[in-house]
Amino acid sequence: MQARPQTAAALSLCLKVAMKFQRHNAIRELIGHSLVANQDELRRKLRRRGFAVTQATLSRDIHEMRLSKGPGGYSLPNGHTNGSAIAIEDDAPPSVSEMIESFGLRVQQAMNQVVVATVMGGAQPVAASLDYEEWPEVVGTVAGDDTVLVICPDQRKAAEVESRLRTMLES
Amino acid sequence: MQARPQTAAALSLCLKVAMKFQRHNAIRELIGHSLVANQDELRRKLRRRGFAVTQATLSRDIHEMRLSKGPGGYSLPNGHTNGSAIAIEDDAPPSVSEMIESFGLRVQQAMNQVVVATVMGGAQPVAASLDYEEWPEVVGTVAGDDTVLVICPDQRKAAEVESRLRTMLES
DNA sequence: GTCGCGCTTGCATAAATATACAGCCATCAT
DNA sequence: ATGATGGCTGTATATTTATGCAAGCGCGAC
Repeated sequence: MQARPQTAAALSLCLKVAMKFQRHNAIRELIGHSLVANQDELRRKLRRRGFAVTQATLSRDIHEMRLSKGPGGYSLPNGHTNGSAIAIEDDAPPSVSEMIESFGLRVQQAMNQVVVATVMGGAQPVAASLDYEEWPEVVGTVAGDDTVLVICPDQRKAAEVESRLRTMLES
Repeated sequence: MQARPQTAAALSLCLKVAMKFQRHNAIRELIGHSLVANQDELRRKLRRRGFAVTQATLSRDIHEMRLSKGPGGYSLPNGHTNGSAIAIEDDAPPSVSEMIESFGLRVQQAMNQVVVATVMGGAQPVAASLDYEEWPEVVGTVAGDDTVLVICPDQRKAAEVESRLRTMLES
């Protein structure tokens, strides 16, 4: 018996943010593994997975995730057809380690910043996981499509973060 | 004085087929070289080139040509995106110089960072070209819609990058 | 010569998508 | 405690896109 979809209106903001993050992951999974012809179809498929939102929310998601619509339905940025479903399956916010293992390519420190190169479309999940874990050495993150900029208070802390992230890359 | 656009209704079928073929070529040209946000904008741009058709016809053209619509407007099949049509024709990835000439507006250094202001939608192609060329002075880039943040290892290298990009802007 | 078929296109409208407005909640500054 | 701010979302509607229907034309079969 499936879990009852919990509407977004019933949640606090903190849970809403987490819900949105999970929903985006579910969207990547759906779009990467099946044909999604329109927003209503996406809405129905998400509802089966426990995400009950309206077409308006999905329109905003699609815009924020920079998805495209073409002859094959919706697709990930730059035709990326294999989004990662790893975080989705855990039914929990993804850890930095998992995101780095899934999407990370290269880590490099520059002054008080750490630049994380990811696969296309992987920057957002990596940045979100860093935001979620709230490392004291991280002031904030900025994510593009395939690059995350991690801002640290000073160079020493940036070196710590770089070392930690590099260790995750190599595991 | 521009040639008066000849409506499709006034043509014989033989000419109609030829017109359609030419119009498809014009659409590829427009989509490959400029941002086309919606079908009405495409209709107006085609009209300036002598092709007077309605939105309904363009919708069919788009479907038949298997075009996609994404954050950067319409694009050609296989993720051929705006701003990179030049590279497609050259059969080579776009150079930073070409992208800066096409989309760059202003360059400014800040510590170990260089901020590049671009036209709307131009940040992604500029960032992608920088990623592709792998300048040793560039640790990474993060692109918004009209701004690219270029991260350098230190201030001296950022000054070098700023100088180089500024020279490209001025050519 | 007539008829049927296929193609292209416009008109009008259905369907799909984007967005203005407002509500709710958490956070922050005062 | 209060007000401002920001994020998320739904509702209703504006905007954009897709399509049913029909017109016009060329071509081939009869």
